[in-house]
Amino acid sequence: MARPPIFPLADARTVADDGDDASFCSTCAFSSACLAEGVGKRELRELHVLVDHVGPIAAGNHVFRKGDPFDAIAAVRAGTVKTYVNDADGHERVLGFHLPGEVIGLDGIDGERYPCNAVALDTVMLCRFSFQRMSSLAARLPGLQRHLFRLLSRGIGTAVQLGNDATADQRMAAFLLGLSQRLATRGFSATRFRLTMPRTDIGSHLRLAPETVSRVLKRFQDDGLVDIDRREVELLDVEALDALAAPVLSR
Amino acid sequence: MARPPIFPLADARTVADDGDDASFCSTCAFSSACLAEGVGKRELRELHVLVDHVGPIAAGNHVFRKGDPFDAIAAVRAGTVKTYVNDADGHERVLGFHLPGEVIGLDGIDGERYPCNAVALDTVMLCRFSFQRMSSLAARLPGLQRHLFRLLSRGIGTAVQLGNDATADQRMAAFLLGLSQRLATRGFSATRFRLTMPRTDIGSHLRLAPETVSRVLKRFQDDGLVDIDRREVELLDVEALDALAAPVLSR
DNA sequence: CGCTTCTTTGACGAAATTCAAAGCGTGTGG
DNA sequence: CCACACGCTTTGAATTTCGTCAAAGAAGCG
Repeated sequence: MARPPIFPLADARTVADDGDDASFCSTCAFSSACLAEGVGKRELRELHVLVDHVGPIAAGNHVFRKGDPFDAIAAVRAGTVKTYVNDADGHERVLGFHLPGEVIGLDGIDGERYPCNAVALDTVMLCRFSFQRMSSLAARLPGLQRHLFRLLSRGIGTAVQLGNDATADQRMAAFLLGLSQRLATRGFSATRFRLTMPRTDIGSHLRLAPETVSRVLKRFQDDGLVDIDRREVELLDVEALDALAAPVLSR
Repeated sequence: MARPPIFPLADARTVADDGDDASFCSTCAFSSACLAEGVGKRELRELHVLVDHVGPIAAGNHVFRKGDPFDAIAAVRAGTVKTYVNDADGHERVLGFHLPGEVIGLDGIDGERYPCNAVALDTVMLCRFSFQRMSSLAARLPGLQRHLFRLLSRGIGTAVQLGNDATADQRMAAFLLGLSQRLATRGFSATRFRLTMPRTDIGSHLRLAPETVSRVLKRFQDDGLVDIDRREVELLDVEALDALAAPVLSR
């Protein structure tokens, strides 16, 4: 499990980009999002030539590790990436689960090193962007610059969300709904999905013991809010979950 | 207490910038930081002409409110700004205390509205930057763009910090040390300083009841870690505090 | 000086962690 | 194909930390 990370491409299996099919990277989230920001299709091609398509990365392999020199950000194309840190006692703290369309590595810009570890939870495909080259391009493409500012700003918002005080039930409800919504945005079912991470990771992410995760999910099940079999989830009563999660979201 | 916010300058007492003294805004954190990023002095002047010097803002007045249209970020020049949100139950949650040299408003870029409230805890002076104009400038000044990316990235990092799991003692130690370090960076004493916020706010920030804040501080005092009189703090045993705070910081 | 706001203190209670142990699935090797 | 081992999950009981409630004390302010 101490294999080297995939970044910085020293040992990566990289799929070269054809560069001539703009829709090829549509799941990168950059293409569509940048179009929405007013980046023209011609300019979009400029962005695509600086993309490395990375993967597949098997579950358990690291994309990057805390302390690695920062040189790129990446959009998840398929699979789930978990970011985490270890505190001084060695306890793992999960910062986030990153689904297709989401971007990882932004927090590494400041310190020029990645401040956390990123590991694949299942088979992962990535689009890797040299940050230096993307910055240069952003200076010429206002839409791209705007998109990057937005992504970073959003990153603050999502990080802030995690700091909330709330009961175990409320945090869990918010977690399930958050997953649901993010999956729905990417075209997956909003009500049936698979938890790609173990209970331990969910707990670490929500500041709960894994036992508590198990108990809360059981109670949700008993109360008819969800149907859970192992890692398969079906949301049965979104209304009730919403009501539970309400205090987590700011007014 | 329902007075209108200072932004967007509708009602603000704004001090016009002379524009001809680059050192005038040295405490904005932008000047020195941007110089470090390779922005030349001539270019720096371009940045200064788009600065509004705002203030003084009296304690209790809002700089902006959640939902206000986002159009500017601001660097604190003097005083302390508290950012906070109210959850669905009306409970206040303090996101941060912003000291001189620190920047507020970055989290508003994404949604085009400020996602939180910002209020002065004491007499506050600000440098206000039109974000639109700063973005345009950033396209021409790579150093400025880099600085903005860094600021945003750092914002993610500090927000992530708050999500930590830790005991009340550990969080409080980390909070005191964090304040100490940030004040020291700005030239203030690292060991003696004033808490500009009530216990309630500290608690809300650290996810603790104000009573717990009081008890923890008392214990720190009894154990000789700090000397606290009302809101005046002296750190007596930084080593011990560091040891306490260790699990909060990622390894 | 009297009000308000903030802070401290104590007693109690609740939510979640910890500890311990038993199920359950999956994959592997005999 | 089955048995076994390993990791993950569930469950129960005891413990602990912190929040809640109540009230008194202190400081600042008009």
